[in-house]
Amino acid sequence: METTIHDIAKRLNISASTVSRALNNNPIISEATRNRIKKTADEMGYRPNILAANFRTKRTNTIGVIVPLINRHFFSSVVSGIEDVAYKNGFAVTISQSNDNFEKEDKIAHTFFANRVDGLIVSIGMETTTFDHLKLFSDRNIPLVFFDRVVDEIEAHKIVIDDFGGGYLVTKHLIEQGAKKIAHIGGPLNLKIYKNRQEGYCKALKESGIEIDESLIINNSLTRADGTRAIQKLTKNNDWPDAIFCANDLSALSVIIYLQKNGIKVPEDILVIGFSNEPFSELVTPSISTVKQPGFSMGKKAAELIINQINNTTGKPEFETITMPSEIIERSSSKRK
Amino acid sequence: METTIHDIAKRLNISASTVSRALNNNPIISEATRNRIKKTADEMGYRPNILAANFRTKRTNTIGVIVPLINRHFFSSVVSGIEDVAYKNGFAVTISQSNDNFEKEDKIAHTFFANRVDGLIVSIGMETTTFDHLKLFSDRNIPLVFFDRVVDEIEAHKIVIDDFGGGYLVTKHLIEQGAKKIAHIGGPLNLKIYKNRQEGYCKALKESGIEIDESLIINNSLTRADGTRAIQKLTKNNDWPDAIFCANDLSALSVIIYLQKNGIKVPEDILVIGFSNEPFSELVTPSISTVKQPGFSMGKKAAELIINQINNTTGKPEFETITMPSEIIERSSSKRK
DNA sequence: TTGTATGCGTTATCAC
DNA sequence: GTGATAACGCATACAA
Repeated sequence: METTIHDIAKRLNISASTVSRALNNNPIISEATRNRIKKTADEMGYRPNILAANFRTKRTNTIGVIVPLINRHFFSSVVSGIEDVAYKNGFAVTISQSNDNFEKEDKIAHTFFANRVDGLIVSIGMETTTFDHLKLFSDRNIPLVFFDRVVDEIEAHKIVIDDFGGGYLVTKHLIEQGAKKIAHIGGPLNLKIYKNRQEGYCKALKESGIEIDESLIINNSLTRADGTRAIQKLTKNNDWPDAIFCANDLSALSVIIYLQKNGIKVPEDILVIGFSNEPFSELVTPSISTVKQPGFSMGKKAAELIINQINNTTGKPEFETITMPSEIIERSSSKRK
Repeated sequence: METTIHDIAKRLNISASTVSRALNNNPIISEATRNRIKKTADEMGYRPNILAANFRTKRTNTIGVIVPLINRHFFSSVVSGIEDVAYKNGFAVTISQSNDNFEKEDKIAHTFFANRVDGLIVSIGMETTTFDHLKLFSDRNIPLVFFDRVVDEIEAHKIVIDDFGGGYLVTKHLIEQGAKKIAHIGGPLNLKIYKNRQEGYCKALKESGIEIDESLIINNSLTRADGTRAIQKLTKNNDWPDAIFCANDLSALSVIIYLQKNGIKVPEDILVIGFSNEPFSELVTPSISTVKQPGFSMGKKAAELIINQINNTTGKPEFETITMPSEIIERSSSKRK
């Protein structure tokens, strides 16, 4: 049998409410009695029944996090940043991965909602084009923060990186290296990050007077298989591009592997650049140029925003969209020797 | 205001208990009334208050998972396996990472305990040498399943791979490739997995009549920096090993990078082999030979075991230790041409 | 500063 | 099959 505040109260001949207040450090209780109570609580091995407290207060001190893949360096960095801030502020964090699958994302969101998380931090999956499962939260003013893959249709705090700037810089860099015919393997355009990266690419081309060639742009889900299919398509008619900007590192890798297998040298024959700075991009040969995203900082910021929102229930917050700088990392795969 | 079972009851002029039973598919309720109740529950937008139900039943339908690092391919595979089975069985999964930090692990365990997870699946951190935070669970018969990094001192289901066999096979393989002076960079020996890998290494050496040279064995935390330090130490006195068995892929990688920087060729001059089959091990040059661990299956099995335990409260279960086969993957880094 | 009384929404025990 | 009632452990409005 677990000891309750009533047991402690009985032992000390005081009321349960005093015990409750003392244990919650309510300043209205005198220090003397508070200490007395805490001491006997300790002695009796008291452990608060959080389930009861949560039920009573309708709060869980829990932040839900939905990410597409826990296994991607960028996302796990964000998660670490969130955890860092959350734990310091007395919040637990519960993480689930959608696997870029809409059904799973929907299910997780409903589970989190049913379990009354105090707030939700989310980066949506590639298949996500409807948002009822997220409006569940915003409609009831449950704090909601988006990062990276955000949703325009919902008002909330949003934390993104400068994808447009990243795409622009990367393409500019390829042009500076002498590339004239630059292909782009992009992600699904329902996700704004990929749209922005692509628009940055287009802007850089236009600025340099290079016409945009739609046949050089392929949008897919950026898996390894997708990357291979894309490069096959791009090189089909022997009208080869001289550089490829891939919207993530994984497809950049698969492109490089495919090219190498077919006797084409990177970067000598074709320049390649990725996005996100996955750890492997530094390790492979050639090392892959890419764009660095400040995942850990984004996570910290996301947690700060949501905790503020949870604690300040007074009035609607002014939602802000925070854009973090992205930074190009020039490695071997994009540099003419 | 959320609608409750009482609201539904009032609307239908029946009792709340009937509503409760109907919504929980209690077979004692006639199908007619059940349907009637479910229909109006739908109409009224009823959402069960899980917090109240959890409080009442002392169950949360939640499984806690503690892993050292969410970011390691092996661990995230296990997590995916756990989620797969858990969701299918109506359990939510809440994941936290210890970062191989004891304090954090301790805190997470206490948080999970306080939040009354129905069961805990855990792989302990490198610093973990005391287990009170886990006995919290076993002492109160809260289902507990260890995987990979298990704890001998606590009786529970355990799922491991054949680390001994892996270490043995790997070393054997190096010997077959002609290695005579084989170093070992191992993990902390308080973790049985590393002890077993090391013992497999020793067994293979002995079998081949090679004497064990303590100066060729270095134990550390297997980070990238540790790997570099270890190889520096091993090559200090110009008395070089001709092969190195690293207890994980990351230290194998840092060893290879260090050697390459110093003009020593892998595998021509020194053979290197890792452990765990991290994705990058296939991608780097030379590709790293390693040992494959069936993470996803382990996760599924762990979830199955814990769910069985949660549902069968009758009597103490017979705890089993399941050993999954490990499989050597021969790539370039360990093969004499 | 402390005590009393009440209720959160559900499930479980009993009675009918 | 269904209903009345109590209880889970805590936090809080109100009274003292």
